[in-house]
Amino acid sequence: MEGFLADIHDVAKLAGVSIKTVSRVINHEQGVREITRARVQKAIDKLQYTPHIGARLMRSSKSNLIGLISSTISTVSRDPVKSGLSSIHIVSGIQQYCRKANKTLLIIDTEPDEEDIKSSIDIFRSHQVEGIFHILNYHHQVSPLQYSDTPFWIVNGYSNSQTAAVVPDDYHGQKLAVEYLLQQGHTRIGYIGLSTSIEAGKLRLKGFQETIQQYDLPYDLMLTELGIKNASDNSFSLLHEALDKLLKHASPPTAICFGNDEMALQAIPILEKRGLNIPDDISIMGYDNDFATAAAARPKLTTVSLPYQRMGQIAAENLLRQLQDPDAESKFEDYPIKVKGEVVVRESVRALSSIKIASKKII
Amino acid sequence: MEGFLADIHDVAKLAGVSIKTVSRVINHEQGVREITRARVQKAIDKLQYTPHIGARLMRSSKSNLIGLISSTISTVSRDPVKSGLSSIHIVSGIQQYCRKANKTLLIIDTEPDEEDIKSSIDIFRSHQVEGIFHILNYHHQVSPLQYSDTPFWIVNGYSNSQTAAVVPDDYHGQKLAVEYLLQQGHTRIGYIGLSTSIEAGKLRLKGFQETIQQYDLPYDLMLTELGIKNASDNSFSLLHEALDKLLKHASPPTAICFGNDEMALQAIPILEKRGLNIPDDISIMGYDNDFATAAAARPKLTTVSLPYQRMGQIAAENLLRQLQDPDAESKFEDYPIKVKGEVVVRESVRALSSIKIASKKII
DNA sequence: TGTCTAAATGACAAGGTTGTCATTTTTTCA
DNA sequence: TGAAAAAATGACAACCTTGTCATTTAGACA
Repeated sequence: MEGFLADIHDVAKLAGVSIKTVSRVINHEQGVREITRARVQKAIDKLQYTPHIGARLMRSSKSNLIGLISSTISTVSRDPVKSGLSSIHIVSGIQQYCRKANKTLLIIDTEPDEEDIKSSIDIFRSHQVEGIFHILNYHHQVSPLQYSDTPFWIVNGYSNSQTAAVVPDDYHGQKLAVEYLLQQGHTRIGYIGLSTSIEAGKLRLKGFQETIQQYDLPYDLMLTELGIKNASDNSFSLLHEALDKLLKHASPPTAICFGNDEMALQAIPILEKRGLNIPDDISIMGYDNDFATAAAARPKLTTVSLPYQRMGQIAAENLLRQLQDPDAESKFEDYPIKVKGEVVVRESVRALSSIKIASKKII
Repeated sequence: MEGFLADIHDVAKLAGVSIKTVSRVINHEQGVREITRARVQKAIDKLQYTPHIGARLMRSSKSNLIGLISSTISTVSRDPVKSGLSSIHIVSGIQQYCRKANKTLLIIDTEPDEEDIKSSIDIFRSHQVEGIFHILNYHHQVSPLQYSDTPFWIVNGYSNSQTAAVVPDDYHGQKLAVEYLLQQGHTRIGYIGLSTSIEAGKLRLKGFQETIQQYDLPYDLMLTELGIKNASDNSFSLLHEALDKLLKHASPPTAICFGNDEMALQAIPILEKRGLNIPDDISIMGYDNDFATAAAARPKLTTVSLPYQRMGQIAAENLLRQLQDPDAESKFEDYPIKVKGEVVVRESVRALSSIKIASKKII
């Protein structure tokens, strides 16, 4: 039995049926009597028979393979500290569903470069994948690629309204953050956001602004500082300046929303050096719920979650549905699908119990 | 041209050669005149021909696929905070080499359960992978699995001396940590380690003990506290107790080595609450160089790196070599291969300049 | 130029599966 | 019980490539 691989003929012989019947059994086709099926199955088990993917691929196009393009892993090695490592949660979500559906993930991790992505798609095509996920490291728009008729889903970004895509609802998340602070009694809320050149920055700012307006908070208290692109070392002084402005304001904020957890983390020592205790003197909120950062910070960060895993699940759910019945109308009129996150309460926000909450306007 | 896929016959026809010659060109076989090769290549380009993997698989078993089993992603979703997320750096290292060699990674992320792993191997077998990596979330021993003759490498763990495997050299790393502290003038060094029931705990303790001995540090100053299994919430009180014992010692340590970064991180507030400033009053070292943790801590943690990426690279390098020439003798007499990490200097260790360094014993 | 050798190219089978369609077996119902 | 219908099963081609070995072409040398 050393190195011996049984093929469908061996199974057929052992079971005393034709190869076609064996084929029917392994593909769960109907029209096989239970007694025959059992006999064949027994032979399959005995011979440890596995269908030869190559041969199968030649006849059908059922590869049971789903392609996944990401750049998480490549990025990790270049910038281990930052990087879109958390987008692995997207993969996690996809993974769960694919396993249930007995699909194997073919993962190509590549530079987030259009050429590389195209060649990845080519590789997928040659492996006859049944569907493709394209995972982005951060929420942004990409140019549409023309593919074959293979279902294609972008996760954590979008292309155009025809291209299936799932994104986080950054607008809604920032709104939730403000509403949470309101519930805790804060009415003077500062905002130090991401650059509005990226999607998340734009949407979160909008969510912040509109919520402030909606709740009739005095508009001149909206302390907004932009231009902080990312929480990398070189923008550290920008963060300094922004905090400076906010705190020197005539009536400074009792709470500040930061563009992401990383920024909030960096702000902590700056604030403390000014003698401000968090959350006693000032509350802060992050965004992303970047586990490592948010939980490692002291105090632990109250933040808004980026529903990465859920996004992955939603994309997978839909793609697998498409696979099962390709003609079904899409539920969605246009893309991207927006997925809502939620406030994750930890320690960095204090309740100002003395202050009354502004009544909510009717939208 | 809609949906039309050219096959080798189309190319041959267009180029005016036989299919075999086309086959030679796409497989870079020798024995084709340059002029012929060019003509064929032109036809290939024109028709956007891609060889059909299925058909190719049936004849040659060259799938260009490498299987990778991990449980990183699955684990992430269960325990986002801890989890072996950093083992993704192993994948990163493997990825680099595989891309260079034009191999595509087939990643199956599964529970770290023997049954699941076996079935993953079966899937890989049916896809004709050319080699398999098995990535463990933490350094430990696994029972050997009998596979086909496909090259199989375990990374971050080992099985038996015949099974190819790569592990971090925990013994050496802890030794480096102690030597670094010695260089900084510390001679009273405490140790609060991982449980010795896991490999890393065992080896690091040994590294610590033997180095202490080797440098003739008074043995009764070796303050060792064990039994801290992991830095999860429920062992928090254990960490408290351990620190208590160390600090109440007649001549307390000027530096403490912790079992990992997570533990060191948790120790910081405990130490500070006792009025000890880090590193002015006491120096601390972590282990793992868990980027998020070590860099997010304040002060940033001086630690020892777990050479995950390098381990991945080494495994990949060797597996790919095996693939290229299967008969070559292995360079290694027995496994696992040990890969050394290094001290990563950040902020949590202070130099005690006043104290002379013990002279190094000859080994 | 003709012969011999080496290099280049081609013809054809084989590989393991599924789709099509034919055949056999079982079931249904008069 | 027998004929018709339905269900189960089987025979065989086709899928696209590469390996083997045969044939043709180009090159070397007398």
